[in-house]
Amino acid sequence: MSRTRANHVPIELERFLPYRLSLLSNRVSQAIARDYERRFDLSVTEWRILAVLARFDALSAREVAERTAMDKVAVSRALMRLVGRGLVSRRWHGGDKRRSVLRLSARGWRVHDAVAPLALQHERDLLTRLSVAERAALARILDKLGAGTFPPSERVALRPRSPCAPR
Amino acid sequence: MSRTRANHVPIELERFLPYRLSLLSNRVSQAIARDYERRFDLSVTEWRILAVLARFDALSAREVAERTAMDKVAVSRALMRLVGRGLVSRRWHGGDKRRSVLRLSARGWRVHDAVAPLALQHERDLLTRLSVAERAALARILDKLGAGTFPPSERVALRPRSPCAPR
DNA sequence: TGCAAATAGTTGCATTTGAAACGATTATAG
DNA sequence: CTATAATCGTTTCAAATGCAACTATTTGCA
Repeated sequence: MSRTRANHVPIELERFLPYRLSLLSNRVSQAIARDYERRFDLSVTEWRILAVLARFDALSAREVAERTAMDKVAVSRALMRLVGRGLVSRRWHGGDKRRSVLRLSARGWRVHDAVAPLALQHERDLLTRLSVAERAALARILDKLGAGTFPPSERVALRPRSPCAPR
Repeated sequence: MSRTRANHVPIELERFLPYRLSLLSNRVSQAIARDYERRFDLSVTEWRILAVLARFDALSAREVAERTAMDKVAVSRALMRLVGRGLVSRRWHGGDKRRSVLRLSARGWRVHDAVAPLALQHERDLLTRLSVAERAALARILDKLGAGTFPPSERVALRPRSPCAPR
């Protein structure tokens, strides 16, 4: 009602969880990304695709989008670059000509193997600021906050698999 | 070396902290943003500016950018809309004609007072998934991970203030 | 004082991003 | 079997974003 600030309850942005998460996430991601963007000419999107293809072989573009929680358009465009640079090989599924079958090429593996330790080191650097108990708490908290809102399909098949090769 | 996947150690993206933070942050922010974007035609950037002006009166555009950790260009453009819609009043500092003096207008306060409870409710919904101990741990963890990388100027003056009015 | 450097805010431009639409293919209902 | 709907990946186009350049003003130093 009143125009004087005393009568309002302003949000304390710096304590507001969504805001803090956003800050932390951006800062952490960018710190790591700067490294491999310069040294390997990889965007965050592209690196995530490499990472998920290193873990799960022969995914389709849609599956990559699901597992990385990225837009299918972003995935399509990133794949165009990755395939063009020869880091990812793309075939088409014999039984369903709509689906692509994506794999890391030898060059893709080399880039992955160079970037992965770098990314993991960054993560370790972060986590060393926390006590062992806090690290465990963080993992549990992320589980609790992360599960439930995520697309249910994501929960079903998180194991590596060797799907039928394109015939 | 080898081309077979057995000889590599793929990153487990779904356990990788920067990735998980990114997912969680995006999901949380978007969930809240959808609400007030539709109902009040406010972008995240614009809402953050309203929030920080509700908390700290008569900031300059640069100070808003600092406190929201956003780009000064983004702030400038968001302010153009907010001032245009009459949610924020902009004067110029008497002693320094470069600086703007930004305040929430009566309309701006009304929008803030409508959005703030909505945002806080979303935060509460999130936090109810956690135990009391976990909530405390999360706050501590965010403090530890957040401090240190942040611009040091940010640490000095986080208390509300009543700066000298434009003369 | 006078002039170079610094600061506040805006604008221009090129890149990135996302939503809807699209063509091609496959699944499903009748 | 046919037609309708659903799926996969790409394209298109408009909006958001970020960087550098720019104007106007102020600061600092010789």
